Formats: sequence, C-alpha cells, structure tokens
Amino acid sequence: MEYNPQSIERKWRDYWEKNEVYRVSNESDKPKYYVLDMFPYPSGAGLHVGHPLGYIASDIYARYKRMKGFNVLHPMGYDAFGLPAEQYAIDTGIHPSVSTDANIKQYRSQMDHLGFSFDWSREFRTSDPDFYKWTQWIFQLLFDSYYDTRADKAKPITELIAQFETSGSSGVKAASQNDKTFTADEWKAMGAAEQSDILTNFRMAFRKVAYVNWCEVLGTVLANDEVKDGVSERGGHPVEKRPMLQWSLRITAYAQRLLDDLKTIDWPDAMKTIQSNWIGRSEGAQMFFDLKGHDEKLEIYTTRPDTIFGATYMVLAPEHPLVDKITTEDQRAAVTKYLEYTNSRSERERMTEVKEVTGCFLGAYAKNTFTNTEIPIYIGEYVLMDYGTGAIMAVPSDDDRDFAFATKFDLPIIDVIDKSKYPGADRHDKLGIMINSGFLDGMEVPAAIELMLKKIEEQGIGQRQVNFRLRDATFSRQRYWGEPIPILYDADGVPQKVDLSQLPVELPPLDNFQPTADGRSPLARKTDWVNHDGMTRETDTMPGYAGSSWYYLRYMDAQNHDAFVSKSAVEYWQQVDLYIGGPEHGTGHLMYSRFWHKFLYDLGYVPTPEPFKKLINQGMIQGVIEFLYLSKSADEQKRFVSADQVNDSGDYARIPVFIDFVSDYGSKDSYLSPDGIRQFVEWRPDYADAVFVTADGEFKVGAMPVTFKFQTHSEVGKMSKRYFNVVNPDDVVDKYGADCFRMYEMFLGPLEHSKPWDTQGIDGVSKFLRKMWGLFYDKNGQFSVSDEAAKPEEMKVLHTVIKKVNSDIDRFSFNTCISAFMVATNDLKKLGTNKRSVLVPLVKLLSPFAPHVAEELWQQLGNEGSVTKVEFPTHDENFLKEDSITYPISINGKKRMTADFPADMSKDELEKAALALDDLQKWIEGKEIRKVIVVTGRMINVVV
RNA sequence: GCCCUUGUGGCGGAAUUGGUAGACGCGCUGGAUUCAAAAUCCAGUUCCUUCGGGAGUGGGGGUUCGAUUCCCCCCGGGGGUACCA
Repeated sequence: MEYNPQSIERKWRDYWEKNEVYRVSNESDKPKYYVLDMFPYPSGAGLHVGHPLGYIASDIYARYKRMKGFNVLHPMGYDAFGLPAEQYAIDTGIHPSVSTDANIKQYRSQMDHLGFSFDWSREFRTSDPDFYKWTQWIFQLLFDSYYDTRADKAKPITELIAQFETSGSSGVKAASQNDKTFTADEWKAMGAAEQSDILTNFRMAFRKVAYVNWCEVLGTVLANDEVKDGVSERGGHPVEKRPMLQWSLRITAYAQRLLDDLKTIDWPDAMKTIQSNWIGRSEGAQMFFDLKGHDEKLEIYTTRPDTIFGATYMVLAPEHPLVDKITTEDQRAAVTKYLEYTNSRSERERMTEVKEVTGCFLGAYAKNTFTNTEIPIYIGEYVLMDYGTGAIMAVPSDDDRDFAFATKFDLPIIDVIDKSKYPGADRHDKLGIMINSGFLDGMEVPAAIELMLKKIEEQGIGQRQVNFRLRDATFSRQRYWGEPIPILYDADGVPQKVDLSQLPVELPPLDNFQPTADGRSPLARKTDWVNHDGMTRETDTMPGYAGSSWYYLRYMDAQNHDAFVSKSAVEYWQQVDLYIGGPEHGTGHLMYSRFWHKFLYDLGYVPTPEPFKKLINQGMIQGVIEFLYLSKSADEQKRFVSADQVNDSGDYARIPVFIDFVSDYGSKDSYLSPDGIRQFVEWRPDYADAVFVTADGEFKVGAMPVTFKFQTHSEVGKMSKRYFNVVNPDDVVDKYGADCFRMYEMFLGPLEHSKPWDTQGIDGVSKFLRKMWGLFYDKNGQFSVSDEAAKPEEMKVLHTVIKKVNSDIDRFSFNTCISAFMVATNDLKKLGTNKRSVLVPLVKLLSPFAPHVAEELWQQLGNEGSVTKVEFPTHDENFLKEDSITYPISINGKKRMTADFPADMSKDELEKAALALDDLQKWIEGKEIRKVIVVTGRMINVVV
C-alpha cells in the first residue's frame, strides 16, 4: 500500500476527536507538566507557515513528556480583544464579535489540520464574558490593594484604611504619589471624596492625571510598549504626550522584584536583558537646592553626586511645575515662546531630532552649596518630566548632553575628573581622579561618589535613591472592543467597584465604533448603559494586554464559574513549565504577566512568584519578497526596469509583486515570463500601459517574445500580506500532509533562529516519510514485518537513533532529531530491515513528530489503542558498543589518515600501534617525534 | 550611541564538554529506468591543485599538541532601547 497522508490523517484526526485522546484531567498520580504556546490574536489573514512553528515544537515536546509519564496540560485559546478588529469594524461596519468569530473559526480549522494534541475542552477566548468576568475581577483586586514597601508585597487596601483610622498617615510605608500627611482624627473627619482622592494615590489600580501617549488617529491612549519610534505600533500613527485623567497600574511597585527574580527563571539571556533594560534601575541621590528669592527648594536626581563641583547650571523639564513660579519677568516672554515651541513638537519630532539642543533661560538661580556659587536655571527638552524629579544639575564636563547644552548657551564648563590615568575612558565611564572639587580632590570616582552620598545625607540636603526607568502602565483605552473597566462613579465622582454579583460588566451592543470627538470611548454614546442606579459607568475599556496577563491560569480550570481558577487546580498545575512564543513580547505581555502573577502571589491566589518557568523564543519564518524596479523618472510613461539593467544613477521605486507570478522565485535569477507579466498587469491594471525594459530593449504587454525574461529582485524578509509572499500551511498540508509539514518546519533549522521558507526543500522530508513507510512493506506492497530476532547492526542503528532523539528533544534541538530519523531510515533500508523488534520502537520514537503516520503503523503492527499513550523508548548502551574504533591520526594537529584499533586498547598500546603504521612513516621520517597525544576513543596526534 | 544576538559550501544547517569541519536535506552534475517527461534509483558535489599536496568556519592577532568552539581587536547581519540625568 502506498503512503497516503491525506486518508491516514483524516482517519486519525477523527479517532483522536472521538476518543478525546488529548483530554487531560486535573487529577492524576503522574507528575504534572504544563506546556503553553503564546495564544494567537486571530487576524483576518489566517495562519501562514510561520505561525505554527512554535506550536509544532511545543506539541512535540508535550507528546514527548506524555510518553515519558507526565500528566501534560497543553491548551490553546485566542487573544480576541484588540484594535485591528475594531478598526475593521469602523471601516466595514461589521461588528468586531462577528469578524473575530469568523477569524477564530478559520484559525481553529487550520490548527485542526496540523495534528496538535491540544486539550480543546479548555479552549476560550479573552472576549468571552465568562473569561473577562475574571479579568474584571482581577482589576478590582488591584483597585482594592496597595503596596506595602516594608513587607515588600501587595496587601488589601482595607489594611491601609485601618492604619489611617488608628494612626493617620504616620508610619505608612507604601508605594504611592501621596504627599499629604494627616492624623487619624483628620482622616476620620474627611469626606468620602477626599478620602478617595488620598486612597487613589495608594491603589494598585488608580486614576491620575498623567502625561500619556495620545494617538489622535486611533482615538486612544497607548502604553509605552505600544509606541515604537514615536508612532503607534498598530498602524504607525503619530503619538503625542498629553495630560489626561487615566487609569494606571502601579507596576513600578514591583520594579525591584521583577528585576531580581529574572535570576530565578530559565529564560533566554536576550529576553532577560530586554526586561532589565526596560526596568532600568539606577542608583544615585535625590538632592535639594535652594532657590534664590524663593522658599521652595529645587529637587533633582543624579547618579553622579561626585561631579557636583562641576555643576554650573540647572535644567528643568518644560512641564516642570516650578517653571511658571520662578520665571522672572524679564524672561517671561522668551519662556512662553519656548513652551509654545515644545508643545507643538510631536513625540516623533522630538525623537528624530535628538541631536538638536534646545532650551531657554528662566532668569532664576539656584545655589550650589559646594562651590558656593549661584547657578542659572534653564528649561530644556532633553530633561523629561516623568523621569526622576524632572530636573537635573548639569555637569557639562561629564555628560554629553550637558556639554552640548553648555556649548550652545555659552555656560561655564569646569573639568572635575582627570581621566589621563584611564586611556580610552570617556564621559560615561565612572573612572578617573577628582580635580577642582575641594575636599574630593585626588580621590578615585567610586570613592568620591560614596563620600558625597554620605555628605549629602549628613547635611540633610538629600538622600540616596534608586530610580527606575519603568513607568506605571496606563490602563485606560478610549475604545469599544475591550473589557469594560468595572467601575461606577457616584454623584461626587468617587469611583466604586461594580459588585461581584454584577460581574461581568458586559460590553453593550453598539453600531457606531468611531471614536468620539471629545476623546472618550464610543461607549460614552450609550447613555442608557452609562447611567446605572444613579451612578455613571466608566466608559474606558482595558488595553490589549489585560486578558493575556493571566490567561495561562484560566486553562488550569477553564470552566470554573465561581473563581478565576480553583485553589486545587492552581495548586496542582502551579505555573507554566515551558512557554514558547515570539521574542516581540519582552516589554509588553511578558512584563505584565509577571507583574499580575506576583500581585496574585502576594495576595495568596497563586502558589508561585513567577508565571513561566522556562521560556523559548521561536524564530520567525521569513518569506521571499520579489520586487520590480519602477523608474521614478518624471515622464508620463511608466517604465519597469529589469533587475540586471538597474544602475546606481537611476532612481527607482520597488514594487512588491505577488510571488506566484515570478518564475524561479527566491533565486538570483528570478524573473517574470511574458505570462508572468500578463498576470501582473491583470492584477495591477494601472500598469497595463507600462513599458518593460530589458537588455534586449523595451517591450509592452502582449508584444513580448516567448523567450522574454524580465528579472525581478529577490530579498528575504517578513512574510506578510503587504509583500504578497504569504505561504498558507493549508496548501502545503493538502499536498504533503501534516506529518510532513510538521517535520519539515522542524527540519528547517534551530527553533530560535529566523530562517527563510523554501517550499522546494520539503521534498526531502516527504521522501524520508515514504522511505520509512516502505520499511514496513515488501516489494509487492504487502505489509510485511518479520518476528525474527534483529541483528546486532540493526539494533545498533535503532539504539543510536533512540539515544540521539531522547537527548535532542531534551535540549529542544528538533532539527537534528529529524536528521537522526533520516540517517536511521537510510541505514535500515540498506540493511533491509523489517524486524518487528526494530520497527516497533521506531514508530513510538516517531510519534511525537509525525503522529498520524505513527498511529497508522502502530495499528498495522497489530496494536490496540493510541501510540501516544505508550512509553517512549530508551536506549540500551550495550547495543552501541563497538569492537574497534576508527581513530583519526594527525601530524601536528592536521589529520593525515585514519586507522582502526580495538576499542579496548590502552593509551600506550595505541601510541605504539599508531607509530608503527606504514602510512605514518613518510610523515615522520627524518623528523624527531616530540610528543604523541592519545585521547582514548577519540584521536591520536603526533607532534614532530 | 548603548545592550543583546548572530556570522560555517550555491542554499537551510550539523559538529552537545577544545579532538576526523561540512552530518542530514535542498539545489546542481553525471548515469540507470522511460518514446519522452514526471517519479524513482545509483554516483559525485567546500575551494585550489603540477594530484605530491595546499587553503579553508566574517577579518586580524593570541592561548594550545590541537580552536567553528577559549581570549583580545576590528567588520557585517538581526533584534531591543534610545535625550533615563
């Protein structure tokens, strides 16, 4: 019988579904293992061949772990709220729930054809009210909690209120922006609104006016990780900083723990550094400077207190609250003008014009108590309001930006560090000997920093402080398609939780998804929904990362109506053991999940401090992009130029072309034939009149010789709709089968690497599968397996592959597993093996990789039940023993010959035997043998 | 700029602790089969060569009997971040 993947795969897909083979129970005597993929956002484009890469790897690992005796949780679901579905709704009027539903059906069907062992009984989407009820519940938990910095954990806000009632604000150590002090009596005398205003400064989910990233086109606020290069990550629209009243999450309270606990998890170093840079811890001092003619003090933050003798001026952020107060009348006009300028600048402009120095003198002065001089105060764009205190002491001699600023505004520069002892050290390095610095002179920089910190604290003008770059996460989105924030405002505007019995706050139906003109969510139009029990609802919704911050916990107990996850389920599954997904989530999803998880851990809802024990980032599967060069010359005629005719002097636009039109696509010689050109202009009728220029002259469509070849330019890049280079897995599976597709994706290269898709290469894996199938069949196509005992060389082939596959799966090296299978199949074919004792373990070994064909062969071998339930084979070292070993023999480290010696030969015997070899004589004759290095079992090296 | 990561045949890649560089597959070349093609099978395939051998893992240097692997400097690709005081 021929190997027919289509019928085999259909048969076993049905069998698995009917028998619920992959259903997993929360009760088991076996050790648990939780393998998770980052769940997809179901976009309208469906899956392309790049998406399943991680899913295949995790599926192989999940199957392997099951066969190794683990109770494996391996679920899948959908991250279903988000901007694209809503933008689509604005464009087409189709409700996001409708398009999302259609997209999910498409994703599910595509995944079903790839043989994954997901437990679909645990499937959910984040837009299900049953799911987001608990997202809202966690939000309320955040609202109801504060961070006790003394205990270093989050606690119920009721404990803080109790403290206020007994001793007021004194003795409270908590993460907050609160600057009010009050006694217990004062607290009790306050009204509800006033108490609420104070408490919001402590809550883990809180409302405050903050400079946020406002995106006009999307009509919403965005978190820092949703802004890339000054434009929105989704859509690339301009973003500006705007003060707005927003919900935020106090992730900064966890900055130190998020940083410290990176040491405890098995993640790629790259991902750990991304996170630790994002958290951005720095150690320094907070200092107060006296202001000339004002009672207020100017508070600054510096990491270089040692350089204070070089501080010749101060710079405030333009938004700094003191600016208005301390600006002198002389400078008022100039300052106002400068503020107009900075307000007009978009984030994008600010970022792209970093080199440009701008600023304005306020007319005010501060006192540098160490140099005993009055130093001028400026405002400047390069000082950011939301880092540190929004003010700096400028030391032009030891900071590039301060230096540039001082040069432009002609401010004094005093060298305070002699770096001559450290050649190559620049301004950034904390190296050198202090000069021009009074009592610090002659000290090394690190010692000077330490001494200054002491002085500052002694004199009471400041204190040591650790700062983080990490900002609190804005949590409000002025959009429709997200979880409603479950908050009601009473007549005084005091926010109240929606009662648990009223959760979920369901998203009401809507047909106008356009953002409102006043920057509120489209939900604000739904007044009958907004007004509720004499209160008004919060109309903002949660951001995309809300549901994904805890979804991995829901799989543990997906149907639970009474809790986000039951105590027993989370005690059993603990945390995700292996998490596979793309590296693009380092500062977003992976940061927020760690934060939410730690928060839930503090309150006793989860038993572990980290959500994901081990993380692997799979690489991207790239596509070939084919471009046509379109001449940008001014004349009317559209001229395409063959890639071999393109010269440096010309100016060309690169037009991506659908790869199916291109012959030999992906190669250096990729080209459009006359037929390809015909397809191209049918697809892009605006080019119907275009001229195509090759070495042979200029041609128009329909007037080309048969031999006409128009060269295209090939590049490796992203697989994407806009490059018309998407390869759909369905097409590949239809032709070769899911088993072949799975193995080929793994065979392509190491999981973590990005690599280009090459449809041609799949033939190799396809041939392998047929060859392996052929081992079970005789010349006449009859299933034929022998019960004879296997020969030692057959057992050796088998146990070699068993050993290799076991160790390679353990280190996630799936590509070398596939090679090992190919080698074994080639060897067994040469040996003519059809012994049951060899083929049975081989089928088991193959089943995590190619589950359908393994089930089929398992059944044909006469077994009952699924091969996925049997034990994974382990090797026996006895079958691998060799009588003799082929030693490479090198002269001075260069291999010259090989020789076989018995495996049990000793070092001395090997040396003697090697030196006696005839072939060796011509290399050593006339030379002195200085040394012979023998590594038993490996090699022999003769040094002459 | 800073941080991380990566560089091996025409291509994807292998070499797990310093020990036969190029496993496995694609592609290519030749042959068998075929009227022919596809498919299949067999052989070859790092480069140079006077056929002795020589060179070779981005480039240069070093450690070592021996380096793709360790160390130093430089160059290229990918990613992160970016006035963070």
